[in-house]
Amino acid sequence: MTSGTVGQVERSRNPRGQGVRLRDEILDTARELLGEGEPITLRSIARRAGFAAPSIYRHFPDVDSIMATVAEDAFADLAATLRADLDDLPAERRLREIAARYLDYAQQHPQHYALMFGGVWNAAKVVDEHPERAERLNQLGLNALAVLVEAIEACVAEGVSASTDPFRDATALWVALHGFAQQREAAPLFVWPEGLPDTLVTSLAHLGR
Amino acid sequence: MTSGTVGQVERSRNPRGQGVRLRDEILDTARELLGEGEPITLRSIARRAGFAAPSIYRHFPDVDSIMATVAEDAFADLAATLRADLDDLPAERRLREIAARYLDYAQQHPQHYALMFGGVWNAAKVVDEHPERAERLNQLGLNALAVLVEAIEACVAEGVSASTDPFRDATALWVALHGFAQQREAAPLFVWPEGLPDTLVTSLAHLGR
DNA sequence: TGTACATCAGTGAACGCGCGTTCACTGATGTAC
DNA sequence: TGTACATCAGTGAACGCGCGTTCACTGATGTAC
Repeated sequence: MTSGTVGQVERSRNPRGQGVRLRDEILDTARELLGEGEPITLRSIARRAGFAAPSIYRHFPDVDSIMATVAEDAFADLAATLRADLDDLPAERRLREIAARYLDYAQQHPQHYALMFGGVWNAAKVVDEHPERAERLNQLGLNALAVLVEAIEACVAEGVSASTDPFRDATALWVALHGFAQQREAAPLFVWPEGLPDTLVTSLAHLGR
Repeated sequence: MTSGTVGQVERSRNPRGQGVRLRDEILDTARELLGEGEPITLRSIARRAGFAAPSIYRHFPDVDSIMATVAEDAFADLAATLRADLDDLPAERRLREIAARYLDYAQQHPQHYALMFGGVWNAAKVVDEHPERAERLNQLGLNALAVLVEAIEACVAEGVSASTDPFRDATALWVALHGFAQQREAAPLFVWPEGLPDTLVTSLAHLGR
């Protein structure tokens, strides 16, 4: 320790050809600050990671493009979490497990969740200013939604769901789960009826009584 | 016009005893900026309304307390909109009308909607730092939710709903409507299945097929 | 093998900006005598 | 009725802060000859 500065880190320059390392460090630091609920600015990232603020420009044009990358990675994370180790379960349990994991993810990583699902940017502005970025995020969202669609299809195939339109029902279930996740965070004083998520799954995926 | 400054307004001082007028002007201006999606700061409010920034301190301790007041008024607005002129309708149509109005409100006033439903503040921080404010907002939310509860109860009374727990079902319907409203705004590229809101109402309020 | 040079990764100082906040103040208007 | 005074509503200048952004730079390391 050569200084008492808090939250600052000693670094040495990356060797030649390894300049991309700083890029990863920037992303990791952004994720870290996001997870702590700290403000994410060009300077706060540089401060936390222990390099000079202008260095960021070698790798990203602005903070939003850093956050977009973090959001894209988070979508991949979420989709992987939802898909992992489900193959052995019967369709209905699989669907309920996916819903539970979705809500868990939102609860465990509220800031990442908010970043993915619109609690951070003005979506219309992203569509205007970075259409390819907006399209990529939309695709990633669809990819996560597909997990629900497949699970409902499997329920239909196993005869436990009366769904006639799995995409529509998956969408309905998704907005409902999202609404619950978001309001559980935003309305902490509200007393939730027990088992609400299961009610949502049962009703919206048309599972038998 | 004595100056070419844009967005600035000529004012004369309020007469004695009418100091509260500035309070209303502050709130109106905050609502106006919010509706335009403009940043709301102490200075932006003062600039738009044409008075000196420090004048705000006579009426509000900080910007958050202004926004809290705006949010409380918006809740009252929303509840009134949901309740207006419903008495003649049969219960099921009334419920669907309420859902439609809720979604309309969210679409017409996205920033006000976001302010009410957690897209602006850190809720946990409000609970910590202004518990009475958090409690008031929670009550206002419950008051709006009550409209849905009553509508579902009426459906049960008229025999068109199989709900056995109107509060739980109203809550489920509310989170679903909220999720849809929020994602319609946040995911503008997503192509929504037609008639999704009606699906949500039918399934979650247990209306007959 | 030695040396000049190019490249690469990152720095440090400086800038202007809008912000919240403080302070002593101004000047119109109502009130007491 | 006239005048001194208190009060009230609001101001103007100034402050420090963190921010994004620019600029010319440094100094280690690989490469050509």
